[in-house]
Amino acid sequence: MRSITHPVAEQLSLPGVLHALSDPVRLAIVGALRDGAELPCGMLSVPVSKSTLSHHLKVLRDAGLTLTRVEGVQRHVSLRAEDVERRFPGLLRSVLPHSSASAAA
Amino acid sequence: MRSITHPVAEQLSLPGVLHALSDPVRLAIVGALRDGAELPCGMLSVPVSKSTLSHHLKVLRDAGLTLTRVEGVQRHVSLRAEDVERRFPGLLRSVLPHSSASAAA
DNA sequence: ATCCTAGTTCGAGATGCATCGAACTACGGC
DNA sequence: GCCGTAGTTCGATGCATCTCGAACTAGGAT
Repeated sequence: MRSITHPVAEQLSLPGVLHALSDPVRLAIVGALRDGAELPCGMLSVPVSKSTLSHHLKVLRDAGLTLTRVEGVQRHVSLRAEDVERRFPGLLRSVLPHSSASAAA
Repeated sequence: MRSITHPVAEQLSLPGVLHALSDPVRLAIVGALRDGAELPCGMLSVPVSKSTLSHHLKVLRDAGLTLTRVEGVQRHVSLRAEDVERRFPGLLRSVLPHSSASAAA
């Protein structure tokens, strides 16, 4: 297993972030992580196989939207709400309407 | 040439809109249309061929982001800022930061 | 050591997308 | 009618993406 890498906030590109958010599965994942929730991959209830979920989480991570933290045998995923808000103010809020999007944190 | 159709505001899907916005060329087009500008296709200075531009405009139109109005021999394109704002409040503003995005119109 | 659980990586298949040039349509002017 | 301009549609090409199952890795429990 290769080490997990995250782009720095300044590297986030708007097309990249929008593309990452343009898939229903990934949008559901981001929705499950609103309000600062941190969940292990397995707690994300999306209707895809384990390998597909792993792929989507990599896309979100590479786009700079999520942070993956290793804890024992599992990986905890959370939204990089602050970084995204700093780069693209208001974006998370507009994409996750029924939530504070933790953007003010 | 088939007749030009536009989806009604209620049909706009968030993944669809985000996907339409996730291409740099289309993002540039939307940027050129901010603040209520209405331009003929040819006035959009993007570095792609005519057929590719036509394709991108169709993607934006089908996603519900733009309105195409026929006037003589040319097609005038404009942002459906009000409709998008009603469906996804704040989205245009966050994607077109250096502009009012005409969303309050 | 053995096993289980959690998740990643590796092909592979099917689909979608961006791009182009060429052919086409439609309107306006001469 | 004839031509030019504006834009669309039609393949075709090459690349990206979504999806899966199978094989793999790594940590924890027994």
